Amino acid sequence: MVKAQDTETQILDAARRVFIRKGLSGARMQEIADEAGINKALLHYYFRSKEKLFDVILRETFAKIFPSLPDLMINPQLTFRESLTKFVDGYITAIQHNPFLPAFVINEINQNPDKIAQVFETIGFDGAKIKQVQEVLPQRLGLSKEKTREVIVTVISLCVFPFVGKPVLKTLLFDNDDKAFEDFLEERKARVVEIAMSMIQS
Amino acid sequence: MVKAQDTETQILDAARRVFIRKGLSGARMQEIADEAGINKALLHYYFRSKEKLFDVILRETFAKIFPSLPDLMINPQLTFRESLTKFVDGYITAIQHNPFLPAFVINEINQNPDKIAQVFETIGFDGAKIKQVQEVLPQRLGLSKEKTREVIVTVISLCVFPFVGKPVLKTLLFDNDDKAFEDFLEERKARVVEIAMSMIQS
DNA sequence: AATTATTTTAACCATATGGTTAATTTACTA
DNA sequence: TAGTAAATTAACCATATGGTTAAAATAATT
Repeated sequence: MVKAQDTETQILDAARRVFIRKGLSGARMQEIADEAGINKALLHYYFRSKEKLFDVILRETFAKIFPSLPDLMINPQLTFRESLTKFVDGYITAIQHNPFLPAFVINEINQNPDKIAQVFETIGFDGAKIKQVQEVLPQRLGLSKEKTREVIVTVISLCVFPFVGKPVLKTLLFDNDDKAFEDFLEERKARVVEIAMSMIQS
Repeated sequence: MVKAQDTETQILDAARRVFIRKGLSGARMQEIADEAGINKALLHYYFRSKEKLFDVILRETFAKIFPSLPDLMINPQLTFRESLTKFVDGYITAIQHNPFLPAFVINEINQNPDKIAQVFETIGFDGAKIKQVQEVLPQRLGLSKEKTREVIVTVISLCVFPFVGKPVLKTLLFDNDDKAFEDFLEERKARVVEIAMSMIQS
């Protein structure tokens, strides 16, 4: 029979897929068990409850998604344009490989905003680091704190929204042509950088 | 006792609140009944099933959210800048009054993309109208079909994302200060127009 | 090999949940 | 006002669901 380590990984892989596809309330422990190829009771043996298992996935997801922003943005080795290009490119590419992540995060975080604090702390994204970014970034951009926020919100909006709005956008603007939409996302990488840079110069 | 019309309205009001707050899978018929102040069986008396009731709310929500875009954008009485200003302002204001709508729509539509077609048809948002917008708008902007799409996606992204990303943005950039975030959204209205206009000129 | 600890499962359990039904109440009508 | 139709409810029902338990299978230890 399979080793423990493998079983745990199997469970996490299955849980990740199911939770991200269906969300916390939509996911079923039985479905996770089936997809992991194990008995439902084993889920509870490894992770005490649905909530506990979900929390593991949520933290893991946050850890994958969020740290890239500050780590990149305040790297003094690069010009800001280089940082931005790298971030936008890496971010959109990452989501392309995991297109359901944004909708998942948006939904669960709006459903339970109080979880943000603990989840952020778990991934080492504490008050200190947040403050650091809030201070270093305006300096790099030569902009006020307020203007800097506008740039950040703009960049993130432009990177993330197309994915969560995909079904609607595809219908309205792309005649449901998947290929056309993928091409659009690819071109967007450069476009987003331009839009953000133009905000900085003006 | 209350009149039938009122009961139906009571149910729809409650269903709207609960579904938009919790989503389809998170909502409970009992909760809707409680919030409407009636017996659970009455829900099934008026709307045969949870899905049916949900569909009514989803269509209604789409009808409220989507038609504004084409109706405004192709109005020949206004300059494009005026159309845009009116749209962005109206849109953000509308969401401010209903801040959970975007996350709700995003989640349900990603959960069940095949519903888009029927829902769009229900609200008179058919292929013809979509085609009309796709043709008229590029002319108004003097841009290619592709560039026009970029402008539209940008505008919608910038209007909608701050609301669905609010919990995270507030934590990362606004020190969880609600007032600061509301002020930001207010200023954004003008800002979004500027960003979009600058895309058109260049 | 015998014993002990760990992993896995089958069978349950309690409760939640969407939905139904038959009876009761209210509104309408002749 | 009696009688009929519509609205409303209390009590159920079947199933889904998260979770538990005791036994079986496997692995580790002596």
